Amino acid sequence: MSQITIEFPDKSKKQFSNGTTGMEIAKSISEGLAKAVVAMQLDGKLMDLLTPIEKSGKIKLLKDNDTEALEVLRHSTSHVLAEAVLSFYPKAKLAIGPSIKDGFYYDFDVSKPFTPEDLKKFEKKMLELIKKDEKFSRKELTKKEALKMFKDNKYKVELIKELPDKEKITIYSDGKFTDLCAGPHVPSTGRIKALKLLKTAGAYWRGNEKNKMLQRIYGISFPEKKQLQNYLTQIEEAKKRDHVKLGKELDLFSVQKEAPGFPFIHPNGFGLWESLQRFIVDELLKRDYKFIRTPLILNKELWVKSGHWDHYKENMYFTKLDEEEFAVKPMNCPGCVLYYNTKRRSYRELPLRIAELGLVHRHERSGVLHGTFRVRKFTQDDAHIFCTPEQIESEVLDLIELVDFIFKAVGFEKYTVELSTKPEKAMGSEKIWNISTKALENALKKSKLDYKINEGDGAFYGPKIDFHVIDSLGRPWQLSTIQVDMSMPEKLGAYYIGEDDKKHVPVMIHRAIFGSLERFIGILTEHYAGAFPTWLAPIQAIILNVNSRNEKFAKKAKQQLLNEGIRADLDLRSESIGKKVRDAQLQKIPYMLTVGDKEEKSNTVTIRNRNGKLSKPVKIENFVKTIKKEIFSKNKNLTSF
RNA sequence: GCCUCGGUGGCUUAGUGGUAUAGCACUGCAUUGGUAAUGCAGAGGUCGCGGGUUCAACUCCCGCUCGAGGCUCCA
Repeated sequence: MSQITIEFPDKSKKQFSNGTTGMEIAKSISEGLAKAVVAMQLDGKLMDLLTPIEKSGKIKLLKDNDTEALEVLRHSTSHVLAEAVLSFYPKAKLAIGPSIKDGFYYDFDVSKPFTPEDLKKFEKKMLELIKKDEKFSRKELTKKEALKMFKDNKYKVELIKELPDKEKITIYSDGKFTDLCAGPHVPSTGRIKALKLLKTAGAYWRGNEKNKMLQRIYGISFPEKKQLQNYLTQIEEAKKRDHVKLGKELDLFSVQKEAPGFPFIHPNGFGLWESLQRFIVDELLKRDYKFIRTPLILNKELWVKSGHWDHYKENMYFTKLDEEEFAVKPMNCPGCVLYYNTKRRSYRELPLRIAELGLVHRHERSGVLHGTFRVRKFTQDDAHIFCTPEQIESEVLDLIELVDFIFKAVGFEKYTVELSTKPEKAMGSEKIWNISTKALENALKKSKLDYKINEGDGAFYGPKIDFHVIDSLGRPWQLSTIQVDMSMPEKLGAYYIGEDDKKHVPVMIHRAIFGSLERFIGILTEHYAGAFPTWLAPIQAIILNVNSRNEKFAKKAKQQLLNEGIRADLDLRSESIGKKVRDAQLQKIPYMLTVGDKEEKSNTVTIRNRNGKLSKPVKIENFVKTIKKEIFSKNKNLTSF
């Protein structure tokens, strides 16, 4: 028998006979390792420990908590789920059951949807199966054999038929259950120490709405019980921060049945909105942007010329005015180009940076709406930069720095960056796409940021860079985007006169930093769990009077704060001071200023901050001075007076 | 759009084939207080909308509407 050479991560090498398995290798090192190992990587490819190794290579044995090992564990759990479901519903047809980012799922074709009671039964059964610690075994079949074996299951047959004729098809068994599967799997079901079935949902076969809808069960599993506990706690924490819930509790916004998907921003939401808006406007003006306002409704012809009619009309709202067709703008760019075209432009004006806080309307399908995250009307902090192809790189580099600055100011320290390239449904020549993609890449390299490439994920008019912030629970949110567009200016007849006294088409860079103000407010709400830093807080300070004798003084104090531009409120109710503090605390107001007889006499306030820190009486002017400094510096920590 | 689940005063919610429960919020009265809930009283609901079954529907059935989660991760 021939020999193969296996290299370990520490670079040591060892000879084994051809066809040896990962489990045998693990055992050859130690029994302890053999017990802990879940799967392995051979030259970077994930494999289980049962597959014969038929070539030399680098091996990495994966233990419980390696990310890759978790995937294997969860995929194996999906098999256990399938086995449990079949024990109650023998006629259920299995579709697919992969591991996903947070757990796993399995799709079933059953006559009736599963009930919550079903899930409980399945979970109980799964725990029994795990206790049996059944070994997973692997078998190779030819395509013909596989088709015969799964002839009663049209989903598996469809999958098998799509595989190349010569491909080795594998099946995996644990106990009496066998499934078509590429693997890999954990050595035995006992490796799954904790699991939970989370929810059921309808899901189309292969994600295509023309196909039959199957019943999907989502679940999660871990190699340790404690990890499941932590995971469930984190779900609870995320629920508490849900911006729809907090939006109601803090009275930030509402969505009403008269306007599905069109949120109302309430006074508290506006406080937050206005701070963000003022911040972004100030910063852009410093960077030589000019602001414009363009109409919401524009003639259909414009959208035909811009290409939106061809690529986007199913998401647009239309209306007829004086026998002419108009569209409500789903994007700000064509309007911005119309502004650009109002004058003859010289190369000396470029780069020309035009910003608009533009309200756009997009007809999203009813099932995808969610709070202020996914809506039908929203305000983009949009800007379009008209420049020459040579200027793209430096403009994009400036933008990358701007995005970094803004993210850190609002409290997002961590973010990821992605470059998206030409999609299938695209406009413009190959050459144009290459030039613009290259410019984005160069800027990213100069910025020294790590980035990932998403092939085919660009906009229909050009490639783009996307930024995803990571919030306080570690969840990613796509916010900023920088898109190069070498098509639309030409379509809409934009040009500038070059040094050569000839007409040239400018490049247009579309960019947004918050993306949508509505959505951004939602994300910030979840990030801060509603306890915003003072500069963003909807109400920055509330005055609480101790008794009715102090009413006049309290009103005067509130007016003093309002005069200084501080968002102040007043609670004059005939309630105890404890009650007023409690209510202000639940509203997560940064500063509570108590005024009683003592304070009135000395023209002071007693300050309690949201963290419970209580001060000695402080002159109102001193409070104003300090809080204004805190707001101006966008400090994330509250002051203890 | 499709699948599952849901809609009970402003909010959170109990409940049943015989027009409904509580807390918070609101209003009034008393209390004039010192940093996370003062007490008493009152008012407030066509039980999402429309239709059907029934002597009787908030409850059962059908349609609609609004909301939540999922429909992207590939044997």
